[in-house]
Amino acid sequence: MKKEALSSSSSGCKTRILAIKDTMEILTGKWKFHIIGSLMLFEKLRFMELLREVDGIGAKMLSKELQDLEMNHLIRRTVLNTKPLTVEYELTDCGRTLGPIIDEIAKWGITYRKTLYHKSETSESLV
Amino acid sequence: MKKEALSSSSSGCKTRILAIKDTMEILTGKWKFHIIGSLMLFEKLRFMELLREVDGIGAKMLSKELQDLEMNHLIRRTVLNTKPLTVEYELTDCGRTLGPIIDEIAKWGITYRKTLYHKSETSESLV
DNA sequence: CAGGATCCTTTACGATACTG
DNA sequence: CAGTATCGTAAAGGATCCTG
Repeated sequence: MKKEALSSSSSGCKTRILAIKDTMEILTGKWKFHIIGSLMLFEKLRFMELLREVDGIGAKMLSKELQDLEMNHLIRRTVLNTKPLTVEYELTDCGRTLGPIIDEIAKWGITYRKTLYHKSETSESLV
Repeated sequence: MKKEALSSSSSGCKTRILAIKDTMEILTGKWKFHIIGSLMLFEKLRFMELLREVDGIGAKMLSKELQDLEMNHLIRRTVLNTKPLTVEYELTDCGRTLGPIIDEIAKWGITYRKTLYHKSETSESLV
């Protein structure tokens, strides 16, 4: 993968566009927002709990997404010395700063279903 | 792809999580937010302009993403009867309701670079 | 100019099994 | 329980050529 210093901004008005690109590079994939949203709601979750909570995800994907998020300092992974071992995941302070984004996305999702989805209910446009 | 009536909500507190899932299903991929962000800034853009604006995207992907967005009524495609023909893309009213999300994402991206990126500058964590 | 057709490579994602 | 290994499919992404 190429990487050009996380889009070194240029024309100023492009800063905004590049910021969007940066953010989305970190939050890429079907699952990241969903995982973060769950952790925002439940504070701490273990692997199996996340597996149930983030519905549809498989163990491999979850594992990989959690590693991505941890590398970007958005979540913290804590191994508890229990037997058999358990692991807790929680948002870091930085992860919590995603709150406003998650809020807007959730808000829009709710509205979208109400105002727009019925328009294409009979078509396949949302599939 | 399966589809279960766009996650018919259940326990109430899960509405929020499911709304996130719904939204992200419509806005999947690396490019959608980027495209919408560009259209939000420039009002109207032609295919070639988008190709330049959404940096890194190829013609095939752009074409496909634009179709997705149009199917979901987020953008409008207008063919102008010029010669050679030109096409304009712009946000619909519904597309414009994504404004707050885009704003938060852009805002976070700017902050993220300032506060967090330098922490992992020497590692590969963002690659 | 706006894109579709084709071909090919690389990730993303998923199901099943297996280990500390 | 918390994952990794392995295998396989489906999309993403790129290059080149082609058409209205």
